[in-house]
Amino acid sequence: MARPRTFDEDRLLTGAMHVFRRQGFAASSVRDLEEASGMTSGSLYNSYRDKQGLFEAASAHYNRTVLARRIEDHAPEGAGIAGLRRLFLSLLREPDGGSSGCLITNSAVEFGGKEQAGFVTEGLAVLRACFADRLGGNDTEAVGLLALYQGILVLIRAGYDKAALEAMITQHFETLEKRHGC
Amino acid sequence: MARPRTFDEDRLLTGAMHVFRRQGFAASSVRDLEEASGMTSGSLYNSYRDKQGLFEAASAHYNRTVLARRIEDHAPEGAGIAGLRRLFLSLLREPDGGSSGCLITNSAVEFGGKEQAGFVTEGLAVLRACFADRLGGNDTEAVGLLALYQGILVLIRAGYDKAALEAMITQHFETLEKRHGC
DNA sequence: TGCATTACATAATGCGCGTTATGAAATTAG
DNA sequence: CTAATTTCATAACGCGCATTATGTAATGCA
Repeated sequence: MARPRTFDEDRLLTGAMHVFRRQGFAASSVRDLEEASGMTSGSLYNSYRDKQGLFEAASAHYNRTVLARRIEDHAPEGAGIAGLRRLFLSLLREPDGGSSGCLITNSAVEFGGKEQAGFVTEGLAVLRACFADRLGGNDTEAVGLLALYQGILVLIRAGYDKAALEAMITQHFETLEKRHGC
Repeated sequence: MARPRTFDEDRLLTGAMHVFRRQGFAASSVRDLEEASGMTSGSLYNSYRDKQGLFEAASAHYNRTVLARRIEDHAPEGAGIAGLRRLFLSLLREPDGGSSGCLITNSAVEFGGKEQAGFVTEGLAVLRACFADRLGGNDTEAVGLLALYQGILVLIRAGYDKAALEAMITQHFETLEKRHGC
């Protein structure tokens, strides 16, 4: 019917996602997004209506790829508490030192107070469900792990001492496994 | 010597602090700060050099008043683990529902990746030291509480279910006290 | 081969931002 | 009373922002 698209949407969304993770929504200019996505602003607006629309697409992309993949890689179904420990420790081993943080955490804070974007509540629900399942169904404990997870991401983004965090995670899961052992 | 100041610096800093807490640094315009502080931009720039300078003053004010007062009110020296529980539960009882969040947490996320502002690392250190002391010196456990604390603030700001958080906190400190009991 | 339609690039627009310049008001020192 | 100095209000400035308008390239359909 018409001219076909030539750009790689996956690359585009991945680039935009990185910008939003690093800088947040408000501090990311459309120029930044042009450079990171390799696309001109006209096309961005043609495809995603506006900056907000691009953000929504990029954040859905985050949930689909980064979040889901991290769970699948470290704590898939049946991995139990050992999987959760791997998941938590993996946060310390991010390529850039984890300074980009988690788009869910970052957005929860940036848009806090307002009605939250869907992908935030959705991502939090996915994590909570994962934790509850791997813990054997203890939902209250899952909420505790969810909070701990978010807090670790905050501290990592703040440049907090990684060794201290690693020791804390290790000890936390040790006592967690001990408690679930008896 | 010259014309004396007529404005109440405490009110000014408190107003600016609220704006920064609610909206973050980037999303807070100088106009917002004028309205909240009851001061015109000319005076703001005269007294605090620029927006960044006002932010630094407001965040120092936060550490001095909000943070220090919260610790003193709920978990002063000698209050032990029971005091820490009160401190954590107090986060759920903030006037505005806690949607403004904590300026330390919010700034750690917003400026993540860059060198952190002094008041962030300082505030985190104050909390960690408080936790370690009230726990009886267990530093690794203090880091765990620090992360939990930050994560709770993230979830509150995200509008997370308060009942679930309260149940989680209660249970968490129950097992914590039990462990420190034997 | 046009015609309609969509993709994409370039350029322009208007607005709100942080910041600065200017001037008046208020105070003290001499 | 005057000069010096600092406070504070008003107004203006320039810049970068998100967004829109315009034009051109590429495809399928008639």
